[in-house]
Amino acid sequence: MAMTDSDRRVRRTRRTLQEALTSLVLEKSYERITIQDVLDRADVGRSTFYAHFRDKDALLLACFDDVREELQRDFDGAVEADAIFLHAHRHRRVYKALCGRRIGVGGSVAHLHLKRLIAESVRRQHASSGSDLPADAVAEYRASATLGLLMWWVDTDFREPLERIIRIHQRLASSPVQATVTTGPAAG
Amino acid sequence: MAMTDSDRRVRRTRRTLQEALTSLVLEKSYERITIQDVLDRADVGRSTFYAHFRDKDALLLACFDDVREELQRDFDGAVEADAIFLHAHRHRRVYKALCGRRIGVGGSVAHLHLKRLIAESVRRQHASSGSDLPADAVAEYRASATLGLLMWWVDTDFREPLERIIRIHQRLASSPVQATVTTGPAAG
DNA sequence: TGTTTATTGAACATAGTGTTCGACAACAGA
DNA sequence: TCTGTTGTCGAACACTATGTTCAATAAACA
Repeated sequence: MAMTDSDRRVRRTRRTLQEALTSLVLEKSYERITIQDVLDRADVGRSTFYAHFRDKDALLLACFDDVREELQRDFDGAVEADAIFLHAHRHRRVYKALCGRRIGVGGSVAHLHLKRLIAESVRRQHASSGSDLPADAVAEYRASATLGLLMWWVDTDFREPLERIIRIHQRLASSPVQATVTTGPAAG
Repeated sequence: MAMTDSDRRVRRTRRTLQEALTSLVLEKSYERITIQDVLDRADVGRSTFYAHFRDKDALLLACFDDVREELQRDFDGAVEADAIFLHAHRHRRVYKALCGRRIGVGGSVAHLHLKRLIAESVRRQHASSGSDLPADAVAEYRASATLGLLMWWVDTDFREPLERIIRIHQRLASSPVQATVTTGPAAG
C-alpha cells in the first residue's frame, strides 16, 4: 500500500510497465492492447500490475504524466499556444506513441488532457481581449484547431521543421488562410 | 445472407438495435456499453446481432449512416462549412447521442467521420485560394476547429440558437477574435 | 545483518465475445 | 390462403480478458 518511489523495485516496475505500453502503442492501436499484452512485454506479474494501476488508462496517464507536468509549467509561463509545438518536438517519441492516430478513433486520454491544457492557455489569452463571444466556445474552437494541427504534425512524423509548423500555426491562428490579404479594409 | 430491407423482420431488428445503442449512449459512455447491453435493451438474440453487424462499431456507424448520407449531400452542395451546424441542429438527438463527450475520451467513430467530411469541405474552399500553406495542415486545422465548436455546442445542449452559433463560427473562422479589426492593412 | 515489503505465479470467479445449429415463426409471393 | 423461404430464437460452446486472492520468494532498505 505504501509503494513509495523511494523503493527501487517500485520505480523499476512502473518504468517497465510504462515503457511496455509506450512501445506497444507504436505497434497497434491502444484499444486493442490488452493488459495481458503489457504484462507479457514487460514481463511483470499480473498482480503486480494491479498493485500500481487501476486499469489500462491509469497506466497511459502515468506514461504521460512527467511530460504533462513539464508542459503545464511551460504553459503557465508562456502566453502563446506555440509552446506546445516546442514541447511536442522535444518529446517526439512520447507524442508519437500517445497522441497519434494510432490511439483510438480520433481521440485518446492524452488527447483530452492536451486539449484541456491548450484551452486554458487560450482562455487566458482571450480574457484580455474583451470579445463578446462566449469564452468557452472560443477556447474550444482554438484549442481544437491547434490540437488538430499538432496531431497532423505528429501523424506526418514531424516532417515540417519546428520553425515552419510554428509559423504555419501563427498564420492560421491569427488570420484567414489568405493571410494578411483581406477582401476589404475592415468593412463594418 | 440476403438480408434485404424488403423483409419487415430485417428492418425491425436493425431499427431496434440502433435505437437500443442510441439510447444507451445517452446513459453511459460508448466504450462501456457491451453488445450484451444492446441485446438486453433491444431484446434481440445474440446470433441475430452478428447476422447484421460485425461488431459494436458497425452498429454505431449504421446509426449514423442515414444522417451521414444526408450531410454528405448537403456538403457537396454548399461551399460553406456552416452546413454542418444546420444539420446538427436538425438532428439534435442523434448528434447528442453519437458525437458528444459521452462517447469515448474525446473522440469517436462518428467524430472521425465528421471531421473527414468537414476537412473535405475545407479543402475545396482552400483549393481556390492559392495559399502557400500545406493544404492538409490547413484542412486539419480548420476542420478540427469547426468540429470542436460543434462538439461544444452539442455538449452544451444547443444552448446557443442556431443563428448565433453560425455567426460565432463565421467570426472565429474568418478572423482573429478581435474580429474584423486587423493590425495593419495587408503588409507585404 | 535482520526486517520489511514488493513481486511472483498460480488459481479463481466473473464477464464478454463470436460462432454454431436445430426448432420455430414471420415473411413474400403466388 | 397456401407454400417455400428465411430471419429469429435460444441455448450451448470455446475462447479471451479482467480483476482478485494468497502463500512463497526475492529484493531492497536501514
